[in-house]
Amino acid sequence: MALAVRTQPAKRTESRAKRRRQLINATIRCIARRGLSGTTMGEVARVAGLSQGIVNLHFQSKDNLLTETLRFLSDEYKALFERTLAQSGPGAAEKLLALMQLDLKPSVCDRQKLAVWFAFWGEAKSVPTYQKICDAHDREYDEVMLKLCESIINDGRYKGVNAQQVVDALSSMTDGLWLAALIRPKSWDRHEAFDAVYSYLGAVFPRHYS
Amino acid sequence: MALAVRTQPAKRTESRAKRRRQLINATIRCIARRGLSGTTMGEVARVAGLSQGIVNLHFQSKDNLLTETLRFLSDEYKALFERTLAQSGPGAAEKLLALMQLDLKPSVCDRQKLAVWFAFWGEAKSVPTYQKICDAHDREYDEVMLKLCESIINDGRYKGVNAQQVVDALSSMTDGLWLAALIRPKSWDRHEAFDAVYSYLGAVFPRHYS
DNA sequence: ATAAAATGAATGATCATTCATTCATTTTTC
DNA sequence: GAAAAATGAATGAATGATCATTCATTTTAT
Repeated sequence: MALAVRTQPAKRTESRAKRRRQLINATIRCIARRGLSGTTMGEVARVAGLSQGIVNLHFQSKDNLLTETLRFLSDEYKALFERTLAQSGPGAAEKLLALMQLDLKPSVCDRQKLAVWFAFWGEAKSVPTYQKICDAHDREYDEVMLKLCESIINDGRYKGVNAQQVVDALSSMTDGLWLAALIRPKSWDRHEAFDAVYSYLGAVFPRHYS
Repeated sequence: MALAVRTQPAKRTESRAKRRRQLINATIRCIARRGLSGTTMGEVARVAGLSQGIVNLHFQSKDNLLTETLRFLSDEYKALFERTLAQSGPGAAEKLLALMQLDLKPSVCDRQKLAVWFAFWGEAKSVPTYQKICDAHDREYDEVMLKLCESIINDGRYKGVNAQQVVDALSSMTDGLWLAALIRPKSWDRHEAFDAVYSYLGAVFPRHYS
């Protein structure tokens, strides 16, 4: 990932939306590289190839830039999530599996992207806005997962299987696998991670996953 | 959690070890409250009820203070882990369960403490020292878990159960449950978290957990 | 008296924000 | 169509606040 590589002179002015997007992308890159502590407005500007003033022009403050960056991440994920649901097979089991696969997909479970997620989670307790955005994000995700699990339980007549528990276990597992990918990149393996998730699905819903 | 409440005048001088410990505790409190970005040497000194200079005297630099703080957390957890192993029943299944319970125990799975763990994880990619400490920590934990799982698999003659997979699933699950406790404190429930873990154990090792 | 712990102000660096100025584009006037 | 005026994007230096580190001095323990 080369920072601030510019192969040709950029247009000096650009639409507001494009500029904001450019600055958010630069922010993501800076956070991924330097963490939240090391992310400065100066560095965001440098990575974006723009001036420091324009960051403030578009986002008013550093706090707002970071908040908007987190919102962007959340919205981006949401779009992927919805597309995954729309494009997967019609059954609840297929959709659930597709969502698990989404979380471990190279473009989502990418170490740069994970570093950014964890950077915001790391500040969630001290910055209530981040916590709210993350909470809302999780909640949406979980509701869909819950419906899918309930559907599978009904379909497969699984007794003693609690849908909420399965959702808690699955979503925790993927978050934890993300952490492992971040902390232990050398020993982490995408397929093994998927196998761990799949083996859970197989254990809980043997008639749907085996 | 009252910061810097002093009910009586502290001794002006104190042993080196006690001072360092005091400063590390103050650091943990600051990180829990303000995050890593908001943790300053000035605030650590204030919370410890000491001068700014003494923080540098004992730790040389902010970076070193934070690194030592992470090491302290890791060592503290390790001591608890070993004590839990020593005090649990003799069987692998009992020990594994005890370790799962340790992770969800109020004194360990405490939102202040979690905030600090996540703060360091959030900077793991940008601060290689943090990553190394966390990686080593995880590795030790996982080795013990692996042996316990292998033992249970042998004892219960579980076919098609892969010990490494179970370890990956369990440790990810607890990390993810920690994240949920941090992001969603209002809806998070310790017993439900444990139930999710226990149901996984029951699904994978039905002859040992039910 | 000496050595070590501890203080807290000074220091220089860094940072987020501001703002005077420049630049590019659009609109208006002729 | 061309030139001038208006508008808004963009620049980057200035500014004041904040911060980590340093160090001269004070305090404490032996």
